Amino acid sequence: MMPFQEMAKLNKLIHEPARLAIMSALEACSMAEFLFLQELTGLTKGNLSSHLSKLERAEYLLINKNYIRKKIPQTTIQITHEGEAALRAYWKQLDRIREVTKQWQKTSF
Amino acid sequence: MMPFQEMAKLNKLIHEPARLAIMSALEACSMAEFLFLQELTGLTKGNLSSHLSKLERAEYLLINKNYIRKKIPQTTIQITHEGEAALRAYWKQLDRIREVTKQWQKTSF
DNA sequence: TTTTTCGATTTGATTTGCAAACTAGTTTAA
DNA sequence: TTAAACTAGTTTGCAAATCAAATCGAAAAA
Repeated sequence: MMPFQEMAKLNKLIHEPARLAIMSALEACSMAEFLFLQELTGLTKGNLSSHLSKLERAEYLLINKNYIRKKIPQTTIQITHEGEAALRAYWKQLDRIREVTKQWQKTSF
Repeated sequence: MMPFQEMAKLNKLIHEPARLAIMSALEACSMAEFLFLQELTGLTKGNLSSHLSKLERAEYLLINKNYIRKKIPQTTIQITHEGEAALRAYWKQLDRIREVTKQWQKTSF
């Protein structure tokens, strides 16, 4: 397939900037609390919450709601193996597309 | 700024997959006809048309409507210097963020 | 003449992404 | 003790974005 066609069809669940940031942060941390993740990404709580839900639905993340002294909620988030694999695959695909694009430029005219 | 915060704030005009494909194709071609660009990117005419309009509004592209024998429309599209600069800046920023993210992983825990 | 094709643009439905409003509980202050 | 303010997150409402289908104006074919 033409590299530009592949580019136009990138995995949007991961490609979206806020979610790419979340996934990258979680890959580095392997586990993080909600508020820490908010600090890392600079997202509002609302947006962080809804992006996390989407990633959870895709089984890229595992979200765990704990309560400190049974009272204060504390949510911890982990990236799953599937999530890590998807992130790696995303970068790999992007790199490959860029490489092919360069080649294409030289050989096709 | 934290790399993840930068990631969450990438230039969305260029970041969108369809437009990234268009911009990349045009950087390789420097000039292309509408239908050729459609073939390269695999987009429908409708989507190609509307994405081109957005990129034109941002002055990343120059769109020229010619008529063959005064009748058949033939639209040619060129990337502007501003567009090329924006695309280069986009990749550069993305590469930098990825690099910093790797560093961050090693040094912050 | 009508019908189909060609090169696009516009329209309309759906989906997103964001911020503001809200929830459920806790701590502080009066 | 009761109200105000804070904490940790979720839900809601809506503008903007995306995508495919419908449309457009002209030309060629039947």
